[in-house]
Amino acid sequence: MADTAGRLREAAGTAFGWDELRPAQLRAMHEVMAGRDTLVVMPTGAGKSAVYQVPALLLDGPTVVVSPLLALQRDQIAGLLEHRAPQAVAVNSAQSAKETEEAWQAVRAGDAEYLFLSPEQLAKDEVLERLSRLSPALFVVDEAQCVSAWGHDFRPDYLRLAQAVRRLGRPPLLALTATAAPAVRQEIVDRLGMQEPAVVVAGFDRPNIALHVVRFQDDDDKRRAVVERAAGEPKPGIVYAATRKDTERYAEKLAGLGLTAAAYHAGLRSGERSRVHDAFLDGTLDVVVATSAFGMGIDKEDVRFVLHAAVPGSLDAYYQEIGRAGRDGEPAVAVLHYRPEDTGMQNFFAARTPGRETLGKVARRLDERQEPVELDALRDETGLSRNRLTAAVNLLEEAGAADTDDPGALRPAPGVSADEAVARADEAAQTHRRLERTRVEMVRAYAETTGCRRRFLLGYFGEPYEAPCGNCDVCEGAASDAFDAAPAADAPEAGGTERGRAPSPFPTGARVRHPEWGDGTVLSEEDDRITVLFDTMGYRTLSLATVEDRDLLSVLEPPPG
DNA sequence: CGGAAGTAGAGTAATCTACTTCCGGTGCGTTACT
Repeated sequence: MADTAGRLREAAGTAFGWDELRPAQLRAMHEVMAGRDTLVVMPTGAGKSAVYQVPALLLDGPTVVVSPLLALQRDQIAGLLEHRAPQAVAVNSAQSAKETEEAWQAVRAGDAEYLFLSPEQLAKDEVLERLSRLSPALFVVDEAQCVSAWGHDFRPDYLRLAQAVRRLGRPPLLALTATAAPAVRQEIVDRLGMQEPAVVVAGFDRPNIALHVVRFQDDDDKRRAVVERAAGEPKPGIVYAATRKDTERYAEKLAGLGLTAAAYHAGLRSGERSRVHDAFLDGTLDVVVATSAFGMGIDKEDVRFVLHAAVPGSLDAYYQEIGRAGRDGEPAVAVLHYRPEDTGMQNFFAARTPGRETLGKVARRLDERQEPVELDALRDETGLSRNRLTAAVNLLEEAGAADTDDPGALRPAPGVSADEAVARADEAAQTHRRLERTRVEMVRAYAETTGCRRRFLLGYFGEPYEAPCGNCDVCEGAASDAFDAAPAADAPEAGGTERGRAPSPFPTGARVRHPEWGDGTVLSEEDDRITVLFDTMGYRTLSLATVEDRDLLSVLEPPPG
């Protein structure tokens, strides 16, 4: 053990020039060195990448790194190049066939230690075959929240990584993410097929980010407030809007006020995107107004505000986005401009899973064929797009109506008719949609909470927090109310009731059972209610009075630790 | 689900209203064409 620590420290020093490794980094590296599957949840800037970069030097065989964006892969490779670390290469569609061959050759010869790939690459037989011959020593999934956020519809190959890993001879897995609530962590573990993983979670709280929510009835009022706020706050900052059109409208408005502002979204030409990206990083832009396309890989220290002109689709996305503020530790502010109607669009997005018709096409075709089918062939035969087909196949597999054999061909589950397969897969799709909707409801609950916002957010991420934080609009309001009311000698000080409370019968993190909704995990406790994530029903907020009256919840397990 | 844009009807002037339709976010890879 001590020997491993010594070797890790030495490798970190010689190859990267890092004199010290933080305890959480070291803990995670130990698990990786021991060959254990490991999930690391660590804020950006805490040295997450080091957790694979250093052990890779000591392990016998190349390290495969799955990364969602080609731009991120380039950044990572460039970063490694700056050190005296071994070579890093990538295989993807943005490079020439010659470059790709050279990359494979470098890994084969042992010159390159790190190989970066998108999940889509790992869906290709040829890539898997070449890779398995190289016997990778470690399989890393960077930005692992993508498994949960994108795997169900947008980039369904994320849900097929477990099969890729199996076909590579099941090297140890390491999943890295900055933001993941307990439910998302569990989903990452399940979907990647991690076995008895070690979980290393660093603290979530970012006390220097002030948390504010401003509520609006009228859309025009809200728009005006967003512009005024962006104009008034210290720069630089980011404004997140829900649509591409809105990013351009806001950017134009801000430019009209004399600010240097630019819109950023996926509809821009790539040249324009990188221009905005670079200008923001080198400080020549005051404000970027963006859709959710902006941010992954942005590591800028001095972002002073992150405003949301509309609600995001989940608190996971929200926390990730506001986490781009105040990385230097100086005061920063996150303001959610909340209109209940704005959740409509997020609910619309949440409903995008394959329907019965698509599932039926795939299930019937599968049923007609008597032998295992490759996905490529199935795509030609059903006429479905690659993504839709893959998403449908994922659902059929999840529902136990089909499975993939080791050469990578799909076959129907024995004894399951096509109709039965569709019914089961559709059920799985509905469960997923329900869960996505409850995620949107959690954003609503955050916006409407009457308690400390930080406590609510951290509770959602499974981190108990003693309110009040003193740095959110609710806590500040409570403090000024107490002041306004000219406290009498016997008045409790602000927050006094919180601290003096009796311990809840349903503490955060406890496993509970509800007669109708089944088993779940307590996510947060407020004064008079608790929020529970039920395994199949999603998030629910329950009044403590009702729960106690009707004896609705029983505790199955106390919180861990 | 909500908002924007488009259409039809009313009814006689160029607009108003009521209704319908369509759109909305994330990126990889492949391919056809300069």
